Amino acid sequence: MRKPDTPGKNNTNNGTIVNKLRKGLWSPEEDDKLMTYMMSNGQGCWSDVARNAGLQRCGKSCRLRWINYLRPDLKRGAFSPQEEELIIHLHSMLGNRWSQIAARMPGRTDNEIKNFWNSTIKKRMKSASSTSSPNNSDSSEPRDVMGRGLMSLSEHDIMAMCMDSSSSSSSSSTQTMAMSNQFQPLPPLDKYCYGLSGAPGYFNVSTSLSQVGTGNGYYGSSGHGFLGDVFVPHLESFSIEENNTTTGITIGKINNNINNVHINCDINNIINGNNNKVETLVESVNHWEGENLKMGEWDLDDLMEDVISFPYLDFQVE
DNA sequence: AATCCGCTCAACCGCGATCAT
DNA sequence: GATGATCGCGGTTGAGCGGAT
Repeated sequence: MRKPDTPGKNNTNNGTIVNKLRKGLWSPEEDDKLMTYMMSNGQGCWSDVARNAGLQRCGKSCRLRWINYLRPDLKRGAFSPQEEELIIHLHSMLGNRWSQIAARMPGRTDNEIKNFWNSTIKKRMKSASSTSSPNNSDSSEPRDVMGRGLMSLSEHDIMAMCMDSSSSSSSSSTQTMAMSNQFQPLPPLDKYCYGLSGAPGYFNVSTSLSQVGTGNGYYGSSGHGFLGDVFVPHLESFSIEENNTTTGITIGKINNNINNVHINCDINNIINGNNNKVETLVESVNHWEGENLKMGEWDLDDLMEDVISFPYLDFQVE
C-alpha cells in the first residue's frame, strides 16, 4: 500500500502550475466519484474517465481501481478451499496467466488471485515440497502441479463450483448473463488425468506457456515409472519420439505465448493395446499436423478449441 | 508497552499488444 | 510503414496490520 498524495494539490514546477496526478491509495471521495461516473456512463476510454469524473488520476489508475476494487460483481472475502483448488488447477494449465485464471473465476480479480498465489499457495507448495519431492521447484510454468490438490474434487464438484460462483457473484440478471458469457466451465478433471498416475488409460495433456528462452523448456518429468518426457525446444515442428518407457509428443511453437503443446502417453499402455484413448489421441495429433496446424496463427483460445476437439476431451472452452 | 518481523494486499511500474492517425 | 496513445498484463513494491518476542 502506498501513502495517498495530498488530494487536489497542484504542485508548482519552475513557477508553472502543474496539475499533478495523484498516486497511492484511493480516498473514499475518489472511489465515489469513479463509481458514480462508471455507473452512469459505463466504461470508455480510461483517460476520459479520469478526466470526466473529476479525478486527478491517470486512466490507468482508474482502470485498476475499478477492476480490482469497485466493480459491482466482485466477490470479496477469503478464498474458499474449493476456489483454492480451482486456482491450483487453473494455474497448472495456464501458468502465471492471472487474467486467464481470473476470467474463469467470476468475482475474483487477477490481482487478487496473483496475491493469493504468491502469498498462500506458493508458500504451501514450498513447505510441501520440502517434505516430499525435490522436484517441486517454483515455476511460473504450468505443469501437472502437485498431482494432488484436485484429487479431493470431483469433476462434478468443479463444475458446480464454477456455476455457483458465477451465479452468486451477480445481483442482476444482466450481470449474471455477462458473467455466464465470460465464464466457461472447466474441462473434466479425469480428461486431464490429474492425480491419476498409474490408472489405466492415463495420459496427460499440458500446455507449456511462456517458455521463451528457457533452454529446452522441459518440465514435468514424472518419474513415476510410466513415462518421462520428450520435448522439442522450439517448435515449428512436430515429432513423436519413443524410447523404452516414453512417448512424448510436442507440437511446436504456437505463438509467442504458447511455445509447445506437449502430450505424454503411457507407452506401456499403448504397446499393450489397452489404451484406445491414447492411440486415438495420437492419431488426432497426427491429424492436426496434417490439416489443422497453422504455425504462428494460434493463440490460446485456438489452442484450447483444438484441445477440446480431442475425442476424449469433452469440454467447452471460451 | 515497545519493538521486531512476517504477511497481506492495494497500487505502481514496465513492457508488449493493439489501435488510430 | 512509422508513430503515438491507450489498454491489459504480470511482476514488484511498500504501507499497514497482527502476532511473537
